[in-house]
Amino acid sequence: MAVRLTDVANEAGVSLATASRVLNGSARKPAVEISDKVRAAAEKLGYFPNAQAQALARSTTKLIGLVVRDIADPYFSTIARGVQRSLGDSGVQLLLASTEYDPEREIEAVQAFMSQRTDAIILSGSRSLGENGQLLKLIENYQENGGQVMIIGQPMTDMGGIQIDNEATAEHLAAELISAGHRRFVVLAGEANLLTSRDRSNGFLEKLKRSGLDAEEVISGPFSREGAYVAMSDYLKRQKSAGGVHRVCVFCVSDVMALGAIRAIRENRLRIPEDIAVVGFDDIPTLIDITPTVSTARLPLEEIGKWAGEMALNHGELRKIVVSGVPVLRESTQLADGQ
Amino acid sequence: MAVRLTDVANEAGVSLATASRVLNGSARKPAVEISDKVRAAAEKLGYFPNAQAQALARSTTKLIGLVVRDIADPYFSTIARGVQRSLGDSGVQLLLASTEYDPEREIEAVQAFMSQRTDAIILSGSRSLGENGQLLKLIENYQENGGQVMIIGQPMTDMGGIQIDNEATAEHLAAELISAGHRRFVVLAGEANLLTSRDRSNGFLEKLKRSGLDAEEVISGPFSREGAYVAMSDYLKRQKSAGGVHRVCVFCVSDVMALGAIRAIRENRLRIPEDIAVVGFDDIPTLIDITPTVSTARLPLEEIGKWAGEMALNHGELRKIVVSGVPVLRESTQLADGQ
DNA sequence: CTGTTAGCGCATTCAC
DNA sequence: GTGAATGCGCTAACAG
Repeated sequence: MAVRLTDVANEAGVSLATASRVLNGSARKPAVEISDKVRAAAEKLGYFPNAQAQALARSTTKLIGLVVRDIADPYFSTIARGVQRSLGDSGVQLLLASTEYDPEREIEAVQAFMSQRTDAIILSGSRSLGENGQLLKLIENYQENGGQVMIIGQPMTDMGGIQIDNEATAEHLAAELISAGHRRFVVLAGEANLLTSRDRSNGFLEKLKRSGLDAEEVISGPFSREGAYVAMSDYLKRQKSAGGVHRVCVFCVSDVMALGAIRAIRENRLRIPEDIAVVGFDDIPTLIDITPTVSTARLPLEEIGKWAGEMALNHGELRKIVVSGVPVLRESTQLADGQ
Repeated sequence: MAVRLTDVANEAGVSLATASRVLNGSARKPAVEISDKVRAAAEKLGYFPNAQAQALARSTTKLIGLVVRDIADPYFSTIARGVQRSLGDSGVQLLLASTEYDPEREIEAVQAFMSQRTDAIILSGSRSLGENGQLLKLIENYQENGGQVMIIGQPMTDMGGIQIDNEATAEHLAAELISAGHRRFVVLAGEANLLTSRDRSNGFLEKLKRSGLDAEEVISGPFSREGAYVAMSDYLKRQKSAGGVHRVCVFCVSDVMALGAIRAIRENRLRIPEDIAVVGFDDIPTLIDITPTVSTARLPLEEIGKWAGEMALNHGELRKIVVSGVPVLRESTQLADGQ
């Protein structure tokens, strides 16, 4: 249907091989005169190389796959932007898959990318890695066939990627809060079987313990805005019926959860930080518009995406980058008497 | 390198064709016994069909392309989520391109998708359509070769898509504000050469005029958070040096711009809505966490993405859907004396 | 129902 | 420097 290279070659009165060399680069350089003729023909006919045919012939697709949990979540969309930007004009195209928090779909996404013969797969926010042997086996298969895998967030031996030191960062965050004067903490810990979730709450709790403190409560629940909203609402209700809410600092293992918690707090007509302090984790761009400004641990999300993308491009050196977050205390954890 | 269908066929002791029929569906159904053997072989060898080879042989790629301006912008990421969801388990994969607000890159994106022989291209937030003949020519070429194009936002004859009735929606929004008691308006109009931008401000102004009102000021600038921030800051500075800020309602042609404006207002230590009222447009999900809650015109963004995706899947009937936004007045435009 | 064969569009050896 | 031929992995006629 579409214009083929053959058509261009005919139009220009040269061979297929020559046309190929002119249009799609090669070591051998055809004469300028011929090159011009070919290019003119391509232009005239409206030729666009068939990427699938090229991929088949070259056995490399210039395709990379990114799997996220939810592209509308600022955490993932910021990473996605970073990946996009890293691609620049490398000519590499990005295939996007959303798992919608479903391990099943995560596997399907990887399978689809394998079928597409993507040169690399960037896995962010994996849910099943580590628990699910199936995904791991899939990935091994992929790697054996020359595919590169970059994991964002999870520390995995044997693969490159951006490892986020959630535990140390959470500890650091706890330390800052303590030295800012906070003593009573509640932790919205997310899901215990999610590594990210677990590392963050563990790191935080660990630091508390080593400082002679103890969380008043550690509440598990879905690793989502809604989950945090429910958990927080529930917590407040319990507090109220137990005599009243006392001042605590609520650590949420993600900013998105912090937003859910904040909403619950607001609906209970409590003030932040006067009645309850809130801290998140990630520093998603969205925070910039929240009042009061929200304390968090800043992760260079866009950079992380960019690094992952660069690693995907550099078909060679698999590196492993370890990123630590930086505590950023803002209004949401400001103590009344503090400056 | 990877396992080929031939390998599977050999392993199972059947012909290539049979293996193909078993693994990748066909009208002809091989015997159950043979099917099982083939599937077992595929499983054992870790076979994944080569999508490029399939595409070449079938001359259909099961690929669709989505081009956005910035995937980290909630407007686009919400649409992207809708598109993703519409794909479900159709087996269609999504190729994503970000133009970064650059018409040049928009063209490159479409060209890349054409090379990938995507079955459809969804164009959202196009910048150059209508001004730039080059993109239009490209698209015609694509359509002639059987490609489907869905435009989101821009009203284009000859293509399917989701048309957003920006003008009527803006009029409606203005009407609501007027009947809520607002009389003095300032418009942050974005860029005059961006259709979306222009339609929204025109519709709004039109309604004011027909109500015997007139905007105090119409300020142009980049169609972005930053642009609105600068525009608003500048406006406030001028007001202050002219004797003081008087109460107005600021209409921003997008929520993202409204957020920028709000920031500028806050930095000037003015209160919303007491000193200045603010309205946006789109109802991006982000608004849910903003205080005060922000008035806007609600567009079903995720639905829009979903519809576009569905149209891309239904390789047949090109429809054109017209969507109108619904004014939603919230705290940011509440008048002191109002209820 | 199963196997053989001929392309799909292009890159790339290999001859010239 | 240029052209002819082979194969990338798979599907879809066509035979059997």
